Amino acid sequence: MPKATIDDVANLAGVSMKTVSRVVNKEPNVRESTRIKVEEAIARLNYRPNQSARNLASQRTRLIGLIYDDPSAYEIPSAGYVINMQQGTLRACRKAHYELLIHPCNYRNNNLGEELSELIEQARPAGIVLAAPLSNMPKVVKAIESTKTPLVCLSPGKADSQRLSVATNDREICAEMTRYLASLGHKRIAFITGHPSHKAVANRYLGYLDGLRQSGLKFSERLVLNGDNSFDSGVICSEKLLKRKRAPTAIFAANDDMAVAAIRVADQLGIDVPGQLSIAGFDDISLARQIFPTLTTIRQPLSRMSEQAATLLINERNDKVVAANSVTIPASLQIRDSTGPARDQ
Amino acid sequence: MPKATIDDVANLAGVSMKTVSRVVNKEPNVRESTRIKVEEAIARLNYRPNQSARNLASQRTRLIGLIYDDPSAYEIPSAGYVINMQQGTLRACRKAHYELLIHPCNYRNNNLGEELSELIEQARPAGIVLAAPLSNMPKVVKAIESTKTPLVCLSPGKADSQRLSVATNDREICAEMTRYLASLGHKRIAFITGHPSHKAVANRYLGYLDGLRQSGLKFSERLVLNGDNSFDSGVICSEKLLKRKRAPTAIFAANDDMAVAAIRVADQLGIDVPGQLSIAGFDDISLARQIFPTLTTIRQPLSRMSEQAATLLINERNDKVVAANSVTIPASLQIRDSTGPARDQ
DNA sequence: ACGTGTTCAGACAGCGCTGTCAAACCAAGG
DNA sequence: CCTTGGTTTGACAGCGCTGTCTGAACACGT
Repeated sequence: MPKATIDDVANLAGVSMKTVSRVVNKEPNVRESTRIKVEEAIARLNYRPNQSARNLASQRTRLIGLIYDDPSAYEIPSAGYVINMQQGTLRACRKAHYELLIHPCNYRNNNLGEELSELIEQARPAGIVLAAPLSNMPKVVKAIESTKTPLVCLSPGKADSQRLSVATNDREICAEMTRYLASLGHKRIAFITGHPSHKAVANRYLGYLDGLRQSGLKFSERLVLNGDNSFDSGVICSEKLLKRKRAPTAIFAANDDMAVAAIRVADQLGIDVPGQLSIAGFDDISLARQIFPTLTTIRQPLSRMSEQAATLLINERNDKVVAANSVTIPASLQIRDSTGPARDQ
Repeated sequence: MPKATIDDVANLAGVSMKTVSRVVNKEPNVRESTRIKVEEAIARLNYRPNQSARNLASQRTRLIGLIYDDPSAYEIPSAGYVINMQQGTLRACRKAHYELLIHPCNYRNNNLGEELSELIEQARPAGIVLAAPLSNMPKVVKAIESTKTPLVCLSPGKADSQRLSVATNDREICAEMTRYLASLGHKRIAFITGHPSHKAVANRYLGYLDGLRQSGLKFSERLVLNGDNSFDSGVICSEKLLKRKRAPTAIFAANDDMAVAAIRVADQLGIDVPGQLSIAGFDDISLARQIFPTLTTIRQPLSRMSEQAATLLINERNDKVVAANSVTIPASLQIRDSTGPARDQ
C-alpha cells in the first residue's frame, strides 16, 4: 500500500484536508469530537506527514544546524566535547520533532564564511547553534547572520549585543576553584592562560584574579604564564614554573590539556601530585578521569548548554519571548585526586 | 532582495525553467552555449535551488541517516568511535552534496524498531548507514528494511544475504596480530573474547585461532576467557589469567577497553609490561595512545568504512551497480609499547 | 527535396502540504 | 425572531521544483 497522504486521512475522517492539517499541527480551534475522528483516521492509515511537503509549503524546515570546529581534523582528541554538544542539541530537537544536521568544519579554513552560507542556503535550517571558538570569529558570525537564519552562539555574548548566546559562568567558577585551592592552604597559585582569541577562556583568567582577591592572596605576575590551550604549551609553561627556586604549590590551567601536561611534567621532575603540587584544569575531558592522579577540574555543562541553545531556536518562532539574550548555565567543580592540602613550608 | 527562484534564472537566461533544472542537476542534452548562459544567470542571481522543493518534486531527499548505538548513554567513553564514523559519512555526503542526519540511540530500548521507522518515515532519508552492534540486531534491521529505505550495515554480512554491508577483515587482522605475538617468541598467548552478540567480535576470536595454527602453536582452552567488551570484564579475566602459576606471556583482548584493563591489572600485580607480559587490543581508542605503556592494537578503518557505506548508498540510485554486496576494508596493526619479546623462560 | 534518427528545449501537471480568506455554524443578547 | 461576535470548517491557490511528454532543431543518407 502506497503511503497515505493528508487527503486519504481527510476522506476517511470525512473532513477537509485543512482540518487534518490543524490536528497534525496541534493548531487551536478544532472541536474535540473532530479531533478524535481525525486522530483515529491517522492511526488507522498510519499516516505520517511528508516533511518535504511541509517544508515547502511552510517555507521553513524542521532542521537545526550544529556548526562546530572539528577538533580531530587537526589532532586534538576532544571528541567528548563534540559528542556532548550533539547530545544536548539532539535532546532539544527530539522533543520538538526537529532533526539535527551536523557540520564540523575547520576554523582555519579561509573560505569558511562561504562554506557556511552555502550550507545554510542549501539546507535552510530553522536555526543554527554555533560553538566556540567559531562563535568568537566575527567573520563566521557575520556570514551566518547575513543569511537571516536565527543563530545562537555557545559562548559568552557581549552585553550590548542583540545576538542570542548561551554560556557558562567561566569567571565565577574559576574564582571558586581558586578559592578552593586557597582554602587548601596554597599561597602561590599559578595560572596558565589559554588562547587569547577564545573569549570564554579569557574569562577564566579574570575568575582566577577574582578568586585570589576573594581569598586575600596577592597577585603576582610571575605566577601567570601564557599557554595556547595545547598540551605542548602546557609542558612549556609548567616547566618554567616548576624549575624555579620558589615554585608554585598549585597550578590552575585554563584547560585540561594543559593541566594534564602539568601532571606529566611534575611526574618527570619527580614532584609528587598532590603531595607537593596541586593541579587543576578546566573542561573535564575524559582523560581527566583516566590519568593518574585523576584530575581536579571544572565540568562545563556543555550538553545542557547546547540543549538550551537549540531550545531557544525552536521556541523563537513560537513567540515565547526570550527575556535575556544571554543565558548562563553554571559549571561545577569536579574535585579529584590531583589537588590536596598545601605542604607546610 | 528576495531569494531568486528557478523562474528568475530562467527569465534572465532566456530559457525555460526546465532547462535551468537540467543545468543544475547536470543532466545531459544541454547545448554548451545554453549551459553557459544559464550558469551565468545562476551566478548573477546567486541562485540556490530550494532543497525542500526538490525533495518534494523528486520524491527523495538528499539526506543520509547515520544510526548508531550511543555509547555515552550508558557510560562507555568511546566517543572517538562515533566521531570517526561521522567523519567518514560526512566526507561521502559532502562530495555528493548530501546532508547527514545523525541518530544515536540505545540498543537496549525495546521500542527501537518503532523509533527508527518513525524517524525514517518522517525524515525520509535517501539511505541509512547502520552501525554495529545495531546492525547485528535482526529486529532493528527488519524495522529499517520494512520502510524500503536503502540500507548499508557496518558489520560483516552473511555471504548469502542480499543486504549491503561494509566490514573490516577482523579475522585476518587478528590472525596477523597473533602471528606477530608468536613471532616475538610468545608461546602462551591468551585471548579475552568480546560480547558474543557482536558478530565482528566473534570473528576476532576465529582470527586468533587461525593465527595460532599458522604459527604452529597449540590451542589451549584454558587460555581463552570470555569477556563482554567492558573494562570490568577485562579486569576479571586478566586477574584470572595472571594469578595462575603458569600465566600467559601475552594477552590479546578483543577490544581496547579490556586490553587497558589488563594493563591496569598487570600494574597492580607488579607485572612489567612489556617486559614480563605483552598486551594487545583491538580498536585503537584514543586512550590507547595515552596510557603507559601505550597499547599495541589494531586500528579499524572506521572512517573509511562509513565513507564507503554512504558512498554505496548515494551511488545506488545512479545505477552504478554494486558488484559485491559486501565490501571489506582492511584494518592495520598499530605496534606500540605494550608488546615486546617474550622473556626466556 | 524528403524521410529518419538524434539532440535539445519547453509546456504542463503535479509532489503533499500550509496560509489565507471566506463561509458556516453556534451561543448569547436584544 | 434577528443581530453580533466568536468559534469551527473548508475552498483554493500556491510553495519551487522535477518528471513526462511533446515539439523543434538539426544531421545525415537517399
